[in-house]
This record gives sequence, structure tokens and C-alpha cells, in this order.
Amino acid sequence: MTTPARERTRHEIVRQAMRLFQGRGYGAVSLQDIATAAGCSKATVLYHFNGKPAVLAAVLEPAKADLAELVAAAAQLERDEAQEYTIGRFTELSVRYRGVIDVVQELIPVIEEMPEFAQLVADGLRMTEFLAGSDDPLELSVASFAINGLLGACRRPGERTDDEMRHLCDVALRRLLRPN
Amino acid sequence: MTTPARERTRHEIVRQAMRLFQGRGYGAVSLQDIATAAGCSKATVLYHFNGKPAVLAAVLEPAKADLAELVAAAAQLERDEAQEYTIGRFTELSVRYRGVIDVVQELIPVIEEMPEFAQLVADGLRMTEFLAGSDDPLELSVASFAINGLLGACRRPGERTDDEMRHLCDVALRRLLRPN
DNA sequence: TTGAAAACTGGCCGATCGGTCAGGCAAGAT
DNA sequence: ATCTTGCCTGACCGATCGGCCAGTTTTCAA
Repeated sequence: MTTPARERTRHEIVRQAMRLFQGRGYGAVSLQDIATAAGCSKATVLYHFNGKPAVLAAVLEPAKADLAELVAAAAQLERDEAQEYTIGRFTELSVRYRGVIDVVQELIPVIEEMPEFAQLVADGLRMTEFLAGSDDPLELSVASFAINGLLGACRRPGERTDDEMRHLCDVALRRLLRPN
Repeated sequence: MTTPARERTRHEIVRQAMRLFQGRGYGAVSLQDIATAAGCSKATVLYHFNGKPAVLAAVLEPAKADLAELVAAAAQLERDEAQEYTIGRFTELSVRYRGVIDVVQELIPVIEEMPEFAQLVADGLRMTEFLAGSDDPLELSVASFAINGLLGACRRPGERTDDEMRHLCDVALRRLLRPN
């Protein structure tokens, strides 16, 4: 029992699209680039995905699901525990999805205009509130600052190992959000 | 004595280009967009500037000059004073050039490929070292983290006043780089 | 073995991109 | 009045973009 051709091709397209988006950014990658990298034709990409944004949605899907899970779990905790939980879990997800996150970074203005990503944007906002651990506007800004710093640190994947990434995220988030 | 037409047009093109780059990003803004906003034709833009990257260079020029000045001044200080000086001055420049910085954020991968921006990239690296205040790779990463966070905070110019920006940068940079 | 459904593709479309070029037009010098 | 110089433009170019469609190849159940 081998994987159906449908799933195999779809998966390869998503895999290559992620790799290319990560290296050059969504806008700078054409459907032809994705098709060539995936070993099929541009028409095949459009056969499996209803347009370029649909490819992006597929690339972002796993991270979006895990982020939703994070937010749902944090919502059931008290404020301090929610902050602590979010710091640790966000660090872990950042490492796991460092490539995907690099894509999101560049796309924040674009994504906010696409209704199919409304859930992702809303969850990102909720996570910011959990990270801030307070309603103070300054702390909310600092939390947003932290997210941006972390997104930037995910770039250039070859530059840092996963362990170094984890350590950096942990140190930076704690310094910013849990100052002594 | 009115400004010569040459300078007036050039200045307006740069002004509108900055505004558009800031809102939509370099790649998503066409020469036609800039020309329309500046009230001239696309050919006029290309008459004054030798291609689209030259427009970008003109937009980035003032910030590039001030960054070079910052680095030169910090280079003459002891390590601790250099870090302190860089924190304060970088905060100030971030507020002054928040629009320009927003443009740079998206362009880091692109700019590094353009030789005309080598100086800007090199100065940015030097500033990272001053911010880190140490040769420890972790602190260098934290400094880079801080810069990314700050660049992200410059986005959405209408969302924060200059004073709020200044305060946020100061708090965040100190928490990250001068932890107690 | 066969036939229908699924997977896939080459070729084409209109739009838009950055960039070029020949020439129009206003202004100051002669 | 004429000429030169600098500023500006419409028209056009080749390339490339996302997307579409008619038709071919592959797959697989009956």
C-alpha cells in the first residue's frame, strides 16, 4: 500500500514551496519556481491548489493548527501560568516551524488582508496578550517586540542550530517579559 | 529664488517612494505607483534615477549616513560606553527613521545582494556588536534579536506615537542587553 | 481487458513588470 | 529670433507573472 499519487504530489509541492518561500519570500517565488522544484508543471500546482494563496495556506497550515492549540491551552490557565506556558510553548513552536515562521514574518501585512488567514492573525494577537501577561500597553508592546525579535531570529536557518535557537528564544523572552 | 525643478521633482519622488515602500514593501511597489504618487510619469522617475534600486538607495541614504556616523562615534568609546551610547542613539534614529527602517526590515535578504548597500550592511553588523557589548555568541544573537524586535516595532506608523516608540525601544533594549 | 476517473501537461491569455527611446516643451544665452 | 540645454513624456519592448483550458497520459476498479 503506497501513498496515493495525489497526496505524494501535494506534499512535495508544499515541501518545496516552504523551502522556496523561506529563502526568497512569498512574493519573489513564482508558481513556475515551485513546480520546477517539485518536479511537475505549473499547471499541476494549480490543479492541486486553487491559486497561489492556497499554496501559502497549505504551507502555513500545520503551524496555524499548533498555534490554535497553544492559544486554546493557554486560555484555560491563570494569567501567570498562561504567560509561562506561552513562553515555553512558543519557543518550542518557533524552533519547529522556524522556516514557516520566516515566511510569516514577511507576510504580516499581506496576510492580514486575506480572510483565509483571519484565524491565524487572531491567534497571534491572543498569544501576544498571553506573552505580555498584563493589560499594560507597554507590556503588550514589549510582547509584540519579543515576537518580532524571535521571528527575525528564525531567519537564515543555517546560521543557528535548533538548540541554539531554543536557548536564544528562552533567554530573550525571559529577559523581555520577566524582567527582574 | 525657488528650488530648481530638478531637486523639487527628485525630492518628491523620494518622498512618495518612501511612503509607498513603507506601506507595501519595496517589491510590491512599481515604478508606475511611485510616478503616479509623485505626479509625474514613470519615464521621469527613470530619468532622475538609474533604475528602481537607485530609488531605494536614495530613500535609504539619510538613514545610512546617520548609521555610519553612529558607528564611527561608537568605535571611539570603551566597550561599555559604546553599548550605552549605541542604545540611546539607535533608539533615537529608529524613531526618526521609523518609516525607512520599516522598509529595510523586509529588504535584508535583498539588500545583502546589492553591492551599493554593502556599507549599510557592514555598519548594521558593527552596530550589532556594539549593542551586544561582548563577544559572547549568545549576546550577539540577543543583540540581533533586539534589532529585529525594534524593526518590527517600527511598523504600522499610525499605531504608536514617537514618544511611545522611544519609550518602548528604551525599555526593550535595556531589558535585553542590560539584564540585571 | 477495458473504460471511466484522476493526474498531469503544453500552450495560451491578459496584465504588469522594469526599462528604453525618440521627441516635445519651456527657459536662458547669444 | 534662434539655438542649446535640461526636464519631461507617450509609446513601445521583452520578460514574467498568475491563471485557464483542451487534451494526453496514468491509474485502477469492474
